[in-house]
Amino acid sequence: MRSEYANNKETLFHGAEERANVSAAVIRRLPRYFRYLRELIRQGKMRISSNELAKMMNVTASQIRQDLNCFGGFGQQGYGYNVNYLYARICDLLGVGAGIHAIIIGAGDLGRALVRAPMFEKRGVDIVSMFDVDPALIGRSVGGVKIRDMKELEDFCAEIPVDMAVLTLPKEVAHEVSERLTKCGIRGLWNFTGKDLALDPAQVTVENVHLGDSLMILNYKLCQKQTDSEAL
Amino acid sequence: MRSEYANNKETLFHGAEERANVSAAVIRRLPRYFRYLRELIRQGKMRISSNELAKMMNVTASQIRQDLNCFGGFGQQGYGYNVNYLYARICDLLGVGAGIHAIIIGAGDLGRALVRAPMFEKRGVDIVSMFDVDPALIGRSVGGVKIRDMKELEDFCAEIPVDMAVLTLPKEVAHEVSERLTKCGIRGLWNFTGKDLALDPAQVTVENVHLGDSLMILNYKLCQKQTDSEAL
DNA sequence: TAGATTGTTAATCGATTAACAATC
DNA sequence: TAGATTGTTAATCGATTAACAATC
Repeated sequence: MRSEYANNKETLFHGAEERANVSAAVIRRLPRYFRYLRELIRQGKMRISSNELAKMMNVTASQIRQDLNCFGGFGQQGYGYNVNYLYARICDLLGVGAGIHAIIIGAGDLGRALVRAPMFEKRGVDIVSMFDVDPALIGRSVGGVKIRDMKELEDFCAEIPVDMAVLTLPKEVAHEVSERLTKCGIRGLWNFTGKDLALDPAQVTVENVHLGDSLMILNYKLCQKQTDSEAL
Repeated sequence: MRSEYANNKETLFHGAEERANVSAAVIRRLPRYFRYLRELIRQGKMRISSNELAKMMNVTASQIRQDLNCFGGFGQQGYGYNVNYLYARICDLLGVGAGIHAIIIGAGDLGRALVRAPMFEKRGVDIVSMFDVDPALIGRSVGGVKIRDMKELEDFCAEIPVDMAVLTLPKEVAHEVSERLTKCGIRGLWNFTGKDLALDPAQVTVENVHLGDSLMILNYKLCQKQTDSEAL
């Protein structure tokens, strides 16, 4: 019974299909594995057990083994995990080296800060252009990336395939622009506008960065602490 | 039995104590309620039921009632929730209007982008200063906030009480600086360095913003989609 | 072989949803 | 009063942890 199922899996679910129903909780943890493995490589460590990694990351060894096993057996019984191999597999999963093309919509403070950050390059994402509507910005270059007129968006995307758009524009125009981007065939939006975008998830994947929400959570905890200590 | 327990709660747990064991999942959702209620107020809506709000926010009415009830009965049976009242209570919880003082450590691209964003003001957080080590930046002002020398940090904090520090500095110095901030009595760190800080949670609350992790999650989903559609 | 450590199943824990009694 | 909708308990669901057999 079990081996039969396993065979089925072998035959029917391969490659990407294998990760069809990985929970969001697991996916959210992958980048953290990526970071810690990168650090282990920097330290020249060749091999690590789930127990050792668990201590470093402050999680349970069980969770690490469960998480990694969603994507196949990356370890070896009695030995542990080969750091380089595991890192390579996680890079594959996260699309590092997939040569993703991104554009930044909005060349304001945040857009300009992002384009100059080493974050994209470190993760194999290539910023191919920025766009804005401000004539004072159009034509300039920031961090080696040219700022183009929003009017040129459609033409640009027709020439160079763009996988992802980073939205750093006023929330008032966020929805309108994101529909335009979807029409250009862009399938991923990294949304800094603070507005929840209502788009068809089959057409486009949205990753929201709610900086304001994050700030408020810290606020909450601070106030909480304060009133707690006052009560003592 | 039940009323006895309720009475106990009335007497023993009051104010902040009442929220002692609210789960992280609930707390993370509070800022979203804040945003949607603000929007309802803007629209002039006076009253809302959990059902109506649930549809707007794309969650279950059950979850909304459970969440809000962690902090006390904000609604009225047969009526629903008074929008203004509920908004005011959530503002209280999130410390909007608590007059929190923040400083930004690092006046680089991101620090300067953040200080100019309306985000802090909208949430009642007051940026009282920025700090940097770069002589080219020290003494300048950005968004009406003065950039001071990091050497002045201790003196400054002794004069003006600072609740929160925003960390936009190189990860290499993140730990060292955060210990220095803790010694200055700062109890909240909003950490943009991408490094997990190992600090005593009893002394200081850390809210991490891992922008790189967020980018990778989007990457993952994009690659996933691509391989999925190729497989069809 | 013996020891170590994974892969995987089973048990536990917590969070979400459903149901309904309380009550406005 | 009848209708509506909360507050709250019970049921369900999913995620985490523990345990252990498989196996290197």
